[in-house]
Amino acid sequence: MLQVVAISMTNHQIAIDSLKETGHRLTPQRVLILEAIEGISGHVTVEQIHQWVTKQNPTIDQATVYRTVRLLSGLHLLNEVVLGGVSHYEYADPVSRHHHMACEHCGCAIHIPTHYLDKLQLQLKNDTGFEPHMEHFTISGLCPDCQLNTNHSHSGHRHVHRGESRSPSHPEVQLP
Amino acid sequence: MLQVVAISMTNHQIAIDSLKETGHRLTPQRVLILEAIEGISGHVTVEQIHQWVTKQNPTIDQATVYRTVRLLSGLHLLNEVVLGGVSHYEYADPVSRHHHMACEHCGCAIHIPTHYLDKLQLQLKNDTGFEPHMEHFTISGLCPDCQLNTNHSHSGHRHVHRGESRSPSHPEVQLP
DNA sequence: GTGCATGCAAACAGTTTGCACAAGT
DNA sequence: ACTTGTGCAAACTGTTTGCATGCAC
Repeated sequence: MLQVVAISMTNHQIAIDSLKETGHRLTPQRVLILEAIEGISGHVTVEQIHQWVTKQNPTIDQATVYRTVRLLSGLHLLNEVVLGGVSHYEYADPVSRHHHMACEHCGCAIHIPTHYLDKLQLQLKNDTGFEPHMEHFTISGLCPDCQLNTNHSHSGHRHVHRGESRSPSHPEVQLP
Repeated sequence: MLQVVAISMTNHQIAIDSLKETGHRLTPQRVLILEAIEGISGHVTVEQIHQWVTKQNPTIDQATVYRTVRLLSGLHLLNEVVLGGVSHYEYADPVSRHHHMACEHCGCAIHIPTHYLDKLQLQLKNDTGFEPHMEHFTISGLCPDCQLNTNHSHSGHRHVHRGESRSPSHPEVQLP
């Protein structure tokens, strides 16, 4: 009788298998990029990935990273989350699905459990016929800290501008 | 006794008043831009606004449009809605508040009444302390038409690429 | 060996900005 | 007059692409 063993595989190992299964080539660049996305916690930008992989192999080009994350998103191995105009990527691990709420001011983001949006998703689908893709879904707002710091000087809504790319003060908080 | 008369003002008239009240100058360019945003229905891009105003005054620069929509957003006279990576603007008329759901494939967008998100907004605020800004809020997905046309060739999620800027087949549908 | 993947550089779109001049108050 | 707003052009960021070479299969 066959024994099914639950082996805990890392996300990048799963992704490597998927790549091969779908007939794509397993290059050292791709492996490094996959490891980078796992190594850096949270949702990462192409630039962050590039900096990480560059430490291992300084010749890897940013274009390769762009092409790779695009490929991986297409294979549903990564989710793309756009925060403040820049694409961020994270493993599309189905067991840890969540949504995002990002602070417009400091750029920090928290995870929101899927159940918060389940009814909404169903409602929208029923009422509109639209098929909402909640994976690519981010609510913007102000985090508690920034609410205090910006209540007065509130001149305009688009706080996270191009290139500001601020490092969040409390990057990843988990909800109950 | 004073009589309060409800005069129906157009959005751009209101905006003109707000500009003066906040000490900004009323230039012909700004007036034209305000009229354009009202003249073109739905959420409009800077390029659309520029094309419109150019017909009245061919010397108006795109930079002026950018500066103006930024100013107006800052004064909460416009809402900024980012669809497929490009900023769209619409009057922040409080009586017609709504949210958006945009099709990733064809770029069309429908309006979603605010009540769909009221409970979610409250819930999130209570549970996380985040102050969600639902005005800047768009759910992406697939419209009914594109669900039929893309069920098979579903290779990747980011369908609306830079520069594609497709014209929606059914741009603005109103929900019950 | 064949064809996909990479590195490099150049292009691209959307957006922002520095500066001299124009124009609203 | 004083200052803000404009037009123009140039810069900038994130991203895509064409092409010759390199490497996984």
